[in-house]
Amino acid sequence: MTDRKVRVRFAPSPTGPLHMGGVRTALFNYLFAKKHGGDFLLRIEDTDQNRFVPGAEEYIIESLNWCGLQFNEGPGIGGNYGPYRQSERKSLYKKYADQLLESGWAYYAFDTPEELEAIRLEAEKDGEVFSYGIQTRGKLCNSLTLEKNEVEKRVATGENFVVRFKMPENTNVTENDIIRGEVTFYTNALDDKVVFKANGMPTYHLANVVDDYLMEISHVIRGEEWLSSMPLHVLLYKALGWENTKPRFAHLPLILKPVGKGKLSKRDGDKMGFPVFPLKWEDKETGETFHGYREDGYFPEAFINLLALLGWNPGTEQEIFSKEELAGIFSLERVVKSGSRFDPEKAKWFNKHYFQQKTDAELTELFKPVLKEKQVTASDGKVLKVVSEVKERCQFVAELWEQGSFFFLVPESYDEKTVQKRWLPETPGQLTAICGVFDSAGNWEQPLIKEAFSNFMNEKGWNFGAVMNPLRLCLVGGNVGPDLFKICEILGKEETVSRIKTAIKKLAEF
RNA sequence: GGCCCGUUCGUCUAGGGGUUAGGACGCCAGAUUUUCAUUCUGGUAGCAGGGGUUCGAUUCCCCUACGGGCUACCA
Repeated sequence: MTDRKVRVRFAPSPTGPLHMGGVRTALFNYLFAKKHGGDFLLRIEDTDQNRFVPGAEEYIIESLNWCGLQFNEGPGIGGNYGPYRQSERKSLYKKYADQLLESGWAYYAFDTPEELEAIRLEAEKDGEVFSYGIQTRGKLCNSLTLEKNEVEKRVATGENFVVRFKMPENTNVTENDIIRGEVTFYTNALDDKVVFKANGMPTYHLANVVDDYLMEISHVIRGEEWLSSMPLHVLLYKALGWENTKPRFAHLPLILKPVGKGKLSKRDGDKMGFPVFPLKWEDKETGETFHGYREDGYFPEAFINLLALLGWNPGTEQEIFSKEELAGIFSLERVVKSGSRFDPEKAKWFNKHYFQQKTDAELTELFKPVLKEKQVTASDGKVLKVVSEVKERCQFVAELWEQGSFFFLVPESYDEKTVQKRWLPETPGQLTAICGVFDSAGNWEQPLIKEAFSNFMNEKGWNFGAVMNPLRLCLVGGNVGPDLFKICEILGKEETVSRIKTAIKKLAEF
């Protein structure tokens, strides 16, 4: 089985937007496939039409594309094992349910959902939990308890029935999970899961096993929430006679909330100010919108990098990886067993790294749309200079504006604290004198401006800090920003002098 | 409740019978920057608890606690 071609699948259900845990599952599948020269497929598990959400499948595909997790087979692109939507494979499953029925691995059950619900409620009253299985199936309405011809009659007359897997008694099911090692389940504690529903659709369990078999999946890499159904799936392979091509299983740890209890959920993001979805998502029913990494300014390479390190590590101290690098060294054996809390701060750090990695020209291109949105017009040359000056203090493209808007906009107000501290009675006079120095300056370049300024200051014997701080205030509106003379240079001589004069005028009114 | 999985700094993690328990994020401090930020340097902080096994357990075993998942004609 080890010499089988590696074929893995990401099999989401289109019940809403894919969240970052799902993206990580897709990523690990993708990396595993790439590492072993295998195939990575996308399969849409839409056996429950009640939970179908329009747009969800498109969202999943767009998310995968944004992350660069290209699949080799799947909806839209096809492949030799299609179709890749379970709803389009509906006709395939019945014969396998029948096969289970014939071989005695499954039975018909006629209990209605209402009847079962009533039994459940009754059990609950006694502080017990009802389970349709070994202990109870003999007392319920199914082909195990009914006369044979009664069963045939019910099936023939089209009475609603369901097919349940007949869990074998007193059996230990042991399976070697790649991440967790040997895991053993005792069948008496398991229930008889429905494998085929009354509406003619298989449940997840049957569809999943049948499709993995038919699509020649070699490794099932999925979230830990599926670990409990591993024995059912293992038994299904056995019952269907597919043990020889049974895939290996790997159950990934879950991603947990940054604080508090439980796994990361839809709403955690907005509460704490970070996205839990790759892309922005609008819930058509409630009108709620959820943030996406893409729209929040994260680079896909950063997103992939942070996801990869959440629950996996290379065993070295390296933390920055490209997708290609990851594909070269990824291994399921190095996936951790415990759930990981997601840390939004570290996510920002990753983005900062990739942000700093970009060239000034690249960032300029990314910044231009922001400028346009702010209705600012400026030459590419100036934008490039601004980017070059402020990039080192940013983590996101949007921050270029926060850090550099004063290059394009005259300050509307002046930071009060700085005014109080730095705007002294002699300040206007000194700054007026500096304007004179600037006016007569020759080449308007940072070193020369600084030189002219310094010479004048020394001549006058003025304190540098006492003049530079108010000067910065005039140009920026506060006490932040890059090198003061670089700001002067980028602003240009006229604009610099003009801003100083404007500030003197405005602050005199105080 | 039952079954299954897990537990190393606040967080992500390395390690694994004898280590000064390593790194990263965060935080704090110093240096540089006549501003702020960056950058650099340094620091803070951890093996859940109890029993074994052993010359020696953070590492192996058991128990407890805690955390997580599953327990639908959902996936």
